[in-house]
Amino acid sequence: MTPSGDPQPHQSPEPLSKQRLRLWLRLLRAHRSIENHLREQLRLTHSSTLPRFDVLSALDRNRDGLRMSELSARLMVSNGNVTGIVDRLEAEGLAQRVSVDGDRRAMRVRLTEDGLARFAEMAAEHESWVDSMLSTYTETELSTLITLLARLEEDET
Amino acid sequence: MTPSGDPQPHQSPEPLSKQRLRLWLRLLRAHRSIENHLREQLRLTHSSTLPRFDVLSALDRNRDGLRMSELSARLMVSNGNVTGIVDRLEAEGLAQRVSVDGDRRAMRVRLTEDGLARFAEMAAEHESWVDSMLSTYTETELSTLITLLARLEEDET
DNA sequence: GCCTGAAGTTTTAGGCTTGAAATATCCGTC
DNA sequence: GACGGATATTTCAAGCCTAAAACTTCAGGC
Repeated sequence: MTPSGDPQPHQSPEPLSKQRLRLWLRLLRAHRSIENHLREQLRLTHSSTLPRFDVLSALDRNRDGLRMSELSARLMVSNGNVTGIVDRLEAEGLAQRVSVDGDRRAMRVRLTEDGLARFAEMAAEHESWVDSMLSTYTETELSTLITLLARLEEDET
Repeated sequence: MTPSGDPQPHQSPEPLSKQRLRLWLRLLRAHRSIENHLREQLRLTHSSTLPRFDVLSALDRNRDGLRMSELSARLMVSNGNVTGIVDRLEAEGLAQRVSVDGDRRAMRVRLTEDGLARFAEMAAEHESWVDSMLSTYTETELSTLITLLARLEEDET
């Protein structure tokens, strides 16, 4: 597999870019594997979806509500996307839109009482699913991974 | 933030499960950030999409073709999903379905000449985009991340 | 007050994705 | 060689997602 007769033995036989590509593929597969499992659990035990859970989670961390645009920025998805998910959460009675005084363009989205309770149930199970899927790592390894992955966000322009 | 007056100082003040949850969130954000950027580049420079690229990539690594079900397993997506993407790739002339002799249920998907050439162009740029997005890591850090993330796949039941 | 560009949100068209149902074929058993 | 369960793929309905266009409102400059 490795090209034979490397003329410069002090250099890695494999360029860094290949290694970076490999990391991206690993990241992709790790993400997909975990996400698929969480999606299934959420569907089976709560008849819900990951995007809805993500929105509820953001709202739970911001009890006084978030604007639509803040929501889409936090979740790193498009504005139009959030519109649809919040529509469904409102239809389910888990979230509500309230107008922002001083700016009639904007909307603040908040959890309802039901949404708060419902999310608490889901979040507890969600945490245990993640817990068991990532149980292979020691505390040190977790720290390493978190620190290294965090660097990707710092670098953002 | 940390609960004050920890009665058992030998224990970590934060349960491992919280740390695991944090890792999952980091992974999620890292993935989304990279994916969003790749999607944009692919759209702007090749008028294509990530799912199509992923299928082409799998086919490029398997020149004699893959069955629909092998394709969906490799990409970790549903069967029905692959059907639609391959439909579009066929319409674009980049892939083709050929029948498998000995089994009239199955289909083998292959790259066309055009698909092969087209993918080669895309792949070169794709690699350079990934290269620059992951340039923050040293060779050692890359190895660490790859090794640790690979463990998630080994553990799969 | 009125214009003009910017900001917040929704709408739209098209593609991606899933889970479940439908189709077609295979294969072992009788 | 007919039956019946398993396998490979497609179809379907519903939801997710994006980029771009459309709408509404805001904020300054005149």
